Amino acid sequence: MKNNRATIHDIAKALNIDSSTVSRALNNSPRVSKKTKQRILDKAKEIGYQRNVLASNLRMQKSNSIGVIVPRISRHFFSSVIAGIEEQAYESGYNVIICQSLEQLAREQNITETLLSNRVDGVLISVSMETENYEHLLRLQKNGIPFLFFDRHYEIEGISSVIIDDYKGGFDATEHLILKGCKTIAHLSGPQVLKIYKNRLRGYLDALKKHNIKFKPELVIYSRLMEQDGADSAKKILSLDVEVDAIFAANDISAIGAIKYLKKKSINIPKDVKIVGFSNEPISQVIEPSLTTINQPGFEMGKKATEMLIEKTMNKTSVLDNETVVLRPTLIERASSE
Amino acid sequence: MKNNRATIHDIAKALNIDSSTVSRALNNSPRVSKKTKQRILDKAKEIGYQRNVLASNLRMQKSNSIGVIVPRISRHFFSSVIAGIEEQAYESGYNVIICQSLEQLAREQNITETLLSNRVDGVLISVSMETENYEHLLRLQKNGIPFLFFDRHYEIEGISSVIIDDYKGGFDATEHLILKGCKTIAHLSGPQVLKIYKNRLRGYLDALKKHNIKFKPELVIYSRLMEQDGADSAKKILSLDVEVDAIFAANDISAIGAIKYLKKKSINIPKDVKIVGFSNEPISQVIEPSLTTINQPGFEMGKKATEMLIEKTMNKTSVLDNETVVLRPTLIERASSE
DNA sequence: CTGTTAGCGCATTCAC
DNA sequence: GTGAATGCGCTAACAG
Repeated sequence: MKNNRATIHDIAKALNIDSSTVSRALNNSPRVSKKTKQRILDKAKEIGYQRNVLASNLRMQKSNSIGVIVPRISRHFFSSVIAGIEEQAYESGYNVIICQSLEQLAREQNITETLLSNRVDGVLISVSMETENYEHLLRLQKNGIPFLFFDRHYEIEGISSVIIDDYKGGFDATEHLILKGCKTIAHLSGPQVLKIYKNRLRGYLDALKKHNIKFKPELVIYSRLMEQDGADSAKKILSLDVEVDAIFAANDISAIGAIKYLKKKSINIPKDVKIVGFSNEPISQVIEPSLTTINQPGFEMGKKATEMLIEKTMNKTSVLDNETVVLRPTLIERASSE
Repeated sequence: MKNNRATIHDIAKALNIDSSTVSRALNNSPRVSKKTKQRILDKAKEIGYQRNVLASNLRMQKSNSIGVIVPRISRHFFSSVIAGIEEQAYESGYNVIICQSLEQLAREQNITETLLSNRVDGVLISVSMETENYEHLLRLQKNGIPFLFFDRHYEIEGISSVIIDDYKGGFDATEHLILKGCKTIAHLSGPQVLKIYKNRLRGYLDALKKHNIKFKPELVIYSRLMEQDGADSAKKILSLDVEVDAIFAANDISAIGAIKYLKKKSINIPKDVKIVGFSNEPISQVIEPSLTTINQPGFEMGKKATEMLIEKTMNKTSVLDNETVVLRPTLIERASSE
């Protein structure tokens, strides 16, 4: 099939004017008379003209799209963030290219190159659990492509982030359990290279300290927080000498794994063990009617991050800022079903 | 910041050869000697060359990307499909542009135009609930852009689809409830313009017929199947003269809405009312340990659809096929917690 | 095997 | 206000 789509030349020829005038008119330049502008617009509609964004992009040296790198799309938190990103980008006329690292550093590096080649105007990223160095991200910076972290971030000079107040979330979750009367609270934590897990752990520790509960290192179990890890951690917890009466899980997936395991062992949740997980809607709402969760505002995060990125893209002057926006998680307590 | 990225001309100049040779080498053409190819590759790496995909795209008249239109990314079913799409596209070197219709026809039309302007090589779409005509989709076809339905589809001559066997799902769900001893089974259905809801309803009806249960029209409640609709439907069900002992919900969100409402009314699930919903992991796994669900293979659907689309894009000859791939849903019964 | 030439479609500078 | 000319960076005939 031939590519016979109309170009600005076609409409110029039909009107006996130059294509440059057509181009100007289509871009609503003030330097075209109202009359010709109207003629051009009419003709364009008549012959079904459509701007060739590819050509425009080449000429403008920008793709009018932003790249998004997330560990995994099907994680509800990330898909919520993406929904927010898409919403904001759509309003500003940007396309969004979504990529998944699948928690693999190699893939993340690969994706970064692809996005570079595609001349995206900016990148939003939540790093993989494997990501321990960020040279590939600095390559973006070197090429003048602004990027922004959301959720899982590093502190890099000159790079902004939109994050959740993880410390507060960890603190609130733990204190909530303490106020419920729990004494021995285990914590499922993630790779400590990621600030989010470090901060949630800090919150946990400080809440214990505030309430004069002695910290027992064996109660903190580190893993990659996949569902199986949650189950494994629950198993490990059961094998401890001390009797654990609550768990604070640093994400929802591991909480689910733990819950399933405990249920299989006929351990009553939340009667015997209370659980709080970082999570967001709708899983957390229904997983356990009585399950308290630390809700992460994913959609808002996506919108905010995109807004900041686009502003940066437009307004290249302020590239070297270092703004960290902290969104507040909320503790959501469900009606107990006991 | 200037755009000083290296081009093929830069590396041609440095090596005193022509840029076309460089282009060929970079595309691994067999018509370049091994030696020069190596020299070029080395030089390219040395000066940090990166193909300008924008220029390449313009020249090739294709964007090397496929557009995806879904009602809403944050719905787990769709994010699973997208994960599958992304996976397959990534392997084939395609980019994926994700767009959400948010169940609005106007937005869907708008998106279609954008994708057209972006010269995507193909489109995968699951239509919105509002979509009653598909002229905008035919525009794709007219412009030689192949598209493919997944899940929510229409039957259009020459257009392929990848769908779930909804009839079977509806039948299995209903029969399952009947075999559990339920006599009065309500059904939450969606807009009948969508085949998927029609087919699920047909399955429901046929299962009733097979087991000699008289169909009561008032037991089928039509809505847009949002969470609130589920709650409203549950309320309506409770107000009926007949006593309903089971619900078959045509999607998971409405099932959740119904469950929440019933719980608030202290109605025991699944003891008093049994519920089966079309759904997929992980919500369905945990929402009610005893809840049976009709599992939809989202990831596989995404992979399959993308595979078919890409094949179509490559192999333009067979554009006018009309292949419908039907994936089988599985009924997943959880251990009862009664 | 390599060079020459000629665009892809658009936006912009410079004339007038 | 409009036209002419130029090039973004790459690829693909066509020669040799």
